[in-house]
Formats: sequence, C-alpha cells, structure tokens
Amino acid sequence: MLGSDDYMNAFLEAKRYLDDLAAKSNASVPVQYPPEEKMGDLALPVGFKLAKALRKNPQDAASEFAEQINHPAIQRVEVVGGYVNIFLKRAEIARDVLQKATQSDYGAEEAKGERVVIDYSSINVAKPMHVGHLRSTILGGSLRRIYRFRGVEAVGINYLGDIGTQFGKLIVAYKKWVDEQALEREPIKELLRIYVKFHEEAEKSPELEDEAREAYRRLEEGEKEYVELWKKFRELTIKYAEKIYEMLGVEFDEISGESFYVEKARELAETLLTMGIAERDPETGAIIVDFGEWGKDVILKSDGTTLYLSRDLTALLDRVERYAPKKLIYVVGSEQSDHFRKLFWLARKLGVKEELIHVPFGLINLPEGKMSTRRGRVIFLEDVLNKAIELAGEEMKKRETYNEADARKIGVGAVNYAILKVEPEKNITFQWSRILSFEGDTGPYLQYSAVRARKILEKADGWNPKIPETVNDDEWKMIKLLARFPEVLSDVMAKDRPHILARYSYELARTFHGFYDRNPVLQSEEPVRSFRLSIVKGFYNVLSRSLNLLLIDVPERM
RNA sequence: GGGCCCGUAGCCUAGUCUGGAUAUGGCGGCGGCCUUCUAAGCCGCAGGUCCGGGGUUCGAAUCCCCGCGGGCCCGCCA
Repeated sequence: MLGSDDYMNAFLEAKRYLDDLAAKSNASVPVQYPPEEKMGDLALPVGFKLAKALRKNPQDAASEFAEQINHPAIQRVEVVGGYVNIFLKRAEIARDVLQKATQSDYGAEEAKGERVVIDYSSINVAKPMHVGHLRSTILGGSLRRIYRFRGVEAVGINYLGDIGTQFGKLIVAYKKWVDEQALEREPIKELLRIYVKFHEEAEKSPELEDEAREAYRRLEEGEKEYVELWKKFRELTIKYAEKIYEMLGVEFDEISGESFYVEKARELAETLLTMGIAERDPETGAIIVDFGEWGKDVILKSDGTTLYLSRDLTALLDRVERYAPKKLIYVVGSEQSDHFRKLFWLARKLGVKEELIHVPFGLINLPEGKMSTRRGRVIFLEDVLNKAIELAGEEMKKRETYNEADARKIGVGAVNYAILKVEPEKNITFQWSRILSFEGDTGPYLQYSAVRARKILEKADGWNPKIPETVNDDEWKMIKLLARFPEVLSDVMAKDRPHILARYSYELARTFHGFYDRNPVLQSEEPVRSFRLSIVKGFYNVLSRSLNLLLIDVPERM
C-alpha cells in the first residue's frame, strides 16, 4: 500500500496500540481525538458496542475494557459513559515527538521504488490560462510534491490539448490577421485575439468555416507550412505557461500532448474492433463501444479520425508501459467523470491492473455566471497573481517590511491556499475579496506564523534538548499536532486530496499563534526556554514543509 | 428522462469514506488585548430546522430509502 507507515512516534504508537486493542476486543472502533483537553488525548467509544456482548451497561463494559490497557506512554485512563479516555504521559511523548519533528526529513519515507503518474493542468494550446485552470494545476502540482516527499516517484504530466479543429481556425486567422509585433510582445493574447476575430468574422462569412476545415485537413496530412505554424503555437504556449507555472511553484516531469497519440489511437480502435470490445456502426461506419447502461460512445469517427476517448486510452496504455506505475491519477474537472469511467472501463478490458484514479473537482465560476473566454467574461491567471502580489506589497509597505521577493511569496501563497483549502468537489464562485484576503484562514496567516517562529529561532543562540516535568496545555497541543503530521500525509495520499493537509496546516498555525501569544519563549527560564524552543523549531520545520507541499513559500519578512 | 457531484449560521467552510461526547473554523457584527519573541495576531460574545421527510441503530451531519434545491454530463468537441 502507498504511504504505509514506518514513521511512528510515541504518540502514534500509543494510538496504534489502542487501535489494535479495540480490534482484538470485537469492538472495533476508531480511536478518536476528544473535543476537549479535559477529556484526554485519545478516546475509544468502546463501551456501547461491548455492552451487548458483555451484558453490561456501556459504562461498565468500557471499564472492563479499560482494565486491560497497559502501555508505557499512557498516564491514566478515565471511563466516562461508554468512553474510555486516555491521558498520555506528556513529557515522555514530548521528548520523542520533538526529537523526530525537529528533523528536516520528519514525515518523509524511504524510497520504495514505487511510482505514480499524475496528469494535471493539461491546458489547451493557444489559449490563455484563467482562474479555471487553477484547480487542476495546483492540486496536481501539490500532489506531485507530496508523493515525492513520501518517497514515491511521482511523474507529473502536462497533457496538452494540441489537436482539434480549432487549429484549422487558428491557421486561417493567423494568415489573415496576425499582428507580428503583438505576437512578439504577448503571444497568447494575440492568438486569442485572432481566434475571437475568426468567430466574429465567421458569423458574417460562413465560408471561413470551410477554409478552417480545409486547413485542418492539410495540417493532419502534414503540410509543412501548417505543421510549422502548429509547432509555433505549441511552443509559444509552453513558454507562456512555464512562466505561470514558475510563479505558482508547479513542476512537471513531462510535457506530452494528444498529438502524440493520433496514429496509435487509430490502430487501437481497430484492435478493439477485432477484440470484439468495439463494433462498427452499420449506418455511419464509425467505430463505437457499447458501455451498456452508460450508453454508447464513438471512438473512431466515420471519417476515420480519432476522438479524445481513443487518444486518452492510448496515452494511458503508453503511461503504463513506460512508467509501470502503481497508480495513475487524473486531476481533471468533474464534468469529465463519465469520460474517465468509460476510459477506465476500457483500460480494464485491455488488461490494465494498475490503480486508476480520477480526482474530480468543481468549477470556478464568476459571480455573473460561467466563464467564457470568447465572450471576454474571464479572469486571466496572470492578472490574479499580479493583483495578489501588488496587494501583498501594499500591506508590506504599511509595515515597512516591503521587498519584492516576499511580496510575491505572499501574493501567490494567498491564491494557492485559497484554492487548495477547499474540498475539490465544491464549485467555487470567484471573488476578488476572497482570494485577496490576508487575514483569518488564509495563506498569509500561515506564512505569518512561520515567520514569527523563524524570528524566534534566529534570536535564540542555542538550547538543550530538555523537557520540563510539566507540560502546559498550549505546549501539549502543539506536541500532539506535530505528532500527527505523518498520519495526515498518509491520509492525503490515500485520498489524493491535498485540502486535508491545508486544513491540518491551518490548525497547526492557529494553535501556534495561541501558544506564541501566551507563552514567552526567549525570556523563559530553563528548562522551559529550551523546551519551548524545541516546540518552535518543530513547528517551523513541519509548517514550512507543509507549506512547501502546498506550493507556498515562507517569506523572509512580512 | 438517465448518471455523477454539491447542500452545515447573513456569506464561505471542516467533519460524511470508518456512526459516538455540548457540530469545525473563517469572513462579516459586537466587546476586550500592542512598555515583553512582528496586532497579517490573541481572547470573549452574538449567530445553527447540519435542505426536507421516512427508516436502520443504544446513538445519525455521517448509513439506507423517497423527495427538494443547485451544478455538471449524456456516441462522431475536449
């Protein structure tokens, strides 16, 4: 299993001990974290289930269960109703957790030679990136980092939409209307301009559509001039997108594209036909697949050209062959759920055994409705990022901490966190005020807590690994949260949902702000000073790692 | 008509997989806290039919069924 866990610390070991104990007693209940400090550190609602079997009331059943609890890290046990509340030995746990959480590789795992392939961003050639592209791009980029940190070789693929009839339109438009100077300055904006112009003109002169079809046909046949233009569009797009990816902190291992798979997809469609998985439509001659209750789908058009289902299937097989991954992950909008269901079904028919995961996410809409690039109802990604950076800069100037590099980190951090913290399935209505907010549950709030921590560490000249006899509630809450970091990462990988890490990071930062406010570090007497410094160090280590995994950098100052 | 997703305070949101203690936080509102490590912070107050109705269960925001509202998809676009 991915993310198996040889990462234990004393806290998680105690938790696992209780898990096993509950499992053995025929009352398998998950160990939970009690809502309040006075209810202990871990809890097992085990009494209710045992009551029937033991013919006792839940309280007595829980008491009987509690008698067998015997673990060196457990201080004491309280039975309340059907609950067994566990209180841990704070100092002992703290020593072990801090020892581990202050290591820079805390939460990482040894390389196991496993591999995953992640498909994300996958933009269309010659189209600008808008806020709608944020989710796939950031979710995928974050997952790639998380897997890699956990010792899994994640291969990030940007699978470009680089074929389709729009390229016929684009070629016609280019030859008629392109402004070379504008193309030099802002290539993608110019390509968008002529593409929009094509549609306007085609309203008046429908023969343009025929020209475009003809141009596309010649492109597919490999006419040199057209292929060169197509290559140019592709390269300009990649260059343009790379700038945005760099800003966002998103990396890829491979830039691929649908065009790579056209020929093989055609062959594959024929193969599916001979295998009896697909059939030829007697009326049109197209090759179709009957998915039963999901309906039918064309995989090879009647004119012999391929469709995205056949190309995606070919690409999937190619990825399996080249990378031999444990699983293949597609971070693609939920409107394509049916597509992936069919794609995976076909892959299974062809003997693919690897885990196939579609990570779906909802739309990003504007308050006035759906985005539409052609109608100009769209918010471009670079505009959002620039605005966020500008605003972050203004905030810094108020505090006299302004510097360009940190303003960028804060602005981008606000945007990335705003997207990553939300459960992916939900639709998001894009609102400037929300994404540009720097207070409360935001990226800058997390960054600020990290900056505060680092400032303390910079001022400290050193400390000893000492643990005082008593650990107060603020300190203890920090210890317990730090202890959970490896478990959180495992959960994220099991579900392929980075928002779990975002929520954890926020809780950690919030807890730290409270700790910071009530517990002086540098001015404290030993051994409290050293202890708190270790907590700050562990916090900084874990939070900055979490932020890194969420594509957020920690500023120097803010 | 069919399929998938979402519905938790004025707004946004966690928890739903794996049922368990008075439902998590944020924004906005009100009230406190800067002579001590950065107030992008901290503390407190107000604010809830967890969409509705049934069912299962000792126990349901969570599981099942029936509805309602919103979004997306439904063979030669991707």
